[in-house]
Amino acid sequence: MRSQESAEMYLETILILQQQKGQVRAIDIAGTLNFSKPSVSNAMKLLQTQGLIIIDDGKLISLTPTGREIAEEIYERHLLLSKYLMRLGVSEEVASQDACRIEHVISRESFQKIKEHCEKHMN
Amino acid sequence: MRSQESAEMYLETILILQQQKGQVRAIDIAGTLNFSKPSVSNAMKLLQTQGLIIIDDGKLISLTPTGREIAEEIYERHLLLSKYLMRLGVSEEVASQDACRIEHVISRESFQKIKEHCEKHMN
DNA sequence: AATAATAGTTAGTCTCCACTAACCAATTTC
DNA sequence: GAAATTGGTTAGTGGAGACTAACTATTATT
Repeated sequence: MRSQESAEMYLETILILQQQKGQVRAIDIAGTLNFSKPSVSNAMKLLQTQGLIIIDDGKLISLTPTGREIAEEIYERHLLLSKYLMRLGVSEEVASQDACRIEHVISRESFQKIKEHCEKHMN
Repeated sequence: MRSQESAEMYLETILILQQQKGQVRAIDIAGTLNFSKPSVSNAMKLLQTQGLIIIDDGKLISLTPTGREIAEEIYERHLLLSKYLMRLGVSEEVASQDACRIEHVISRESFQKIKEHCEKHMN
């Protein structure tokens, strides 16, 4: 039951917004990702039925434990990958962009090895 | 006119098959990528109209200069990324798999920096 | 209270890119 | 030379995942 790339992106965005603003609604996600309201609305419906988020009566969105787990894994990848690229001399903007794409497709094994490499050589 | 990920994969596969067997036909591509014949047939039609491949009378497929350029860029990424991951301790299979995915989404800038890093530290 | 603005949903569309079923054409094989 | 195999194409389908247009519901403004 591997979660899709787009689901991962939504979950990660929810996590970041939650940290930044305390609460999250669909419109914030749309703004952040530059998606239309209906796109987000549909995605949220799906994530809810998958048990990855909860939408309360006031339409505030929060992560379930499972959803949070996925979001945090992806976010950790994002942070480490972009930091790694930046240390190689990649500009912040491009590093972040690339991290955004790579974080969804890299295997656990490869990420783990890159992480270990960073811990050994980049502190 | 950025070429799609799937186009890149086809072009790369054609390049590899060309090197391995000298000639390439649609059925070989289908076998390599585990796609159905019609999928490949459609893709080839498209690549041809985009001027990236040529299909001769005997249905042999070859890359145009533009197509070859793209194929080689992607293949270079594949080789370097998988080599890099393997040197970090990732298994050959996973490294190749991950390279396959990352090669299509990484920016030129980031790839260049990784390449420089490898040249400096991994020989 | 009437109106405007904000947030969300519904319904329908579009593109990408794979698929199956069925057919065609050219070789091989018996 | 009939039949089978091999390779390719045509036509139609399906899922992901974005979009617009138009609607609803709630809150703020005057």
